[in-house]
Amino acid sequence: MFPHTPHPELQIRHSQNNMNTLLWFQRDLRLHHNPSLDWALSQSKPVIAVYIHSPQEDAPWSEGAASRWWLQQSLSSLKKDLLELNINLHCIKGNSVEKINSWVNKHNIDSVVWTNRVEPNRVKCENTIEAQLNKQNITVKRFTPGLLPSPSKFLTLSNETAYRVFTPFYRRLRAELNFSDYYPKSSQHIKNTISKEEIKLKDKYLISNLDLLDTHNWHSKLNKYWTHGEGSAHKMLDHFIEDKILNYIPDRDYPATDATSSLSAHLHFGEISLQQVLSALIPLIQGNSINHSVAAEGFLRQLIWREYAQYIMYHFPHTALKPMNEKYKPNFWKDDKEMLQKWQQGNTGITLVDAGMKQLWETGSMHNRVRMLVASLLTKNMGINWQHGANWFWDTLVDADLANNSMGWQWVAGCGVDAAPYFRIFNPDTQSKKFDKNNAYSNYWLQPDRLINDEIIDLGSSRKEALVRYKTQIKN
DNA sequence: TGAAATGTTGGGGCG
DNA sequence: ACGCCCCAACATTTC
Repeated sequence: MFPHTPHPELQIRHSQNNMNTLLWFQRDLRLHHNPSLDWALSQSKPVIAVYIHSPQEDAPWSEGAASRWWLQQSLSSLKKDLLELNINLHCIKGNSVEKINSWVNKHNIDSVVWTNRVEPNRVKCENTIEAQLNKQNITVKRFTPGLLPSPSKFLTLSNETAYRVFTPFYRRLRAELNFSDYYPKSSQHIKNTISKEEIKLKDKYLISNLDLLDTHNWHSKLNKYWTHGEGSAHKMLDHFIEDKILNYIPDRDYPATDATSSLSAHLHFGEISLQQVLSALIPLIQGNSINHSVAAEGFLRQLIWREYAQYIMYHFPHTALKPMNEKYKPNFWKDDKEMLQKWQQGNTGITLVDAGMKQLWETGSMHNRVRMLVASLLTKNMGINWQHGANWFWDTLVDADLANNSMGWQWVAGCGVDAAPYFRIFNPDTQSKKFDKNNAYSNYWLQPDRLINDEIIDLGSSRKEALVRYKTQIKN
């Protein structure tokens, strides 16, 4: 090296003067165990944080009404929490490809970090952004969320293709989980140094600019059912681990009980990470109580279903809009708008189905067993395209998640990965007798003076018709 | 993570 | 005592 050439590292340091790191929040709306945040703060440069709401890019899967309501609350919570670290969260509405590019150029940014998503539109945008940034010699750092190091590298051992069946996927992932990794409930952070840029930016990019809330105020009733943000997510988890998990296995199928974790929306928005939940389960799995360990394993298996849905969405992006099994063309399904509407409004006359649809409308959520049976009624008995059901759930569920939604609906409709066999058709009356014996759930969600309409569909004959339809389809 | 149809078994009533 | 029928309870098969 020539004596007067500065050491390369010094050169870099020098060029970093006045430069900032852009931290792009997506579905990781938390401070603790957030690798992107940790990385950003470790760069010894001021951090500029953004959230970008991109309904156009995400179409037709831009967030539904219930989801936007949750997002609004979750962002306020994050924004407040971030202030403790001297980080302002700037909320921007627009296409992420353009916005990242313009922010990088306007605000002296030389590195960008984010946590990946798996939705096809998002993957496309993220890859475009990365390519653009690489061209401009901007450092790009991306993290993969969840328990899998990388979905692209997790393939079947026999022929190195993506797992299409849950159980082998589950066994492998479960076996490879490293219980000595610990993901802290709370992380120690160094505080951000506020950049000169922040003065220009201050208070211009408010959450309200995102226009997340519908003007007709449907969402206001949701307030009484949910709390948001990282703190709430951990409270829910603690409550589940301490008070509920022992009843999880025996009670989780009974919709009148409060036996499930209710973490789905928190997990979807990344208010809490899957690894943090795993960390809370590990002591139970490894402890002396067989009951605790069985319960924790059972719950973990359900969490791995989430991971599997993400994995499938990554490997088979077309499943957001088309069935995994492409035999099921649009013309396989019936087009019955009237039936669809009665289903949506909970006016089928079938008690447990109507109760579920009311719970959904009222709270933005529905017990999982009831989700399965209302979906079975729509797709199998009514023969209506699963996508109509998926759209309705997408707009009304606070935990709407493209990967889980697409997989779940196709599973029930019998056209997805590892799908329920075509002949598995739920009888909502039988399900009611089994899982809501005393009608505690139905009575809770249905008005006592509700006119008991006749059931709009004959369960027996529609079942038989569905069997014929599917059987014919499989032959062809 | 289903339901219905069909098959099997065994106990009890009864001629 | 025996055979017969009925039927509940459970098991297996089928869609």
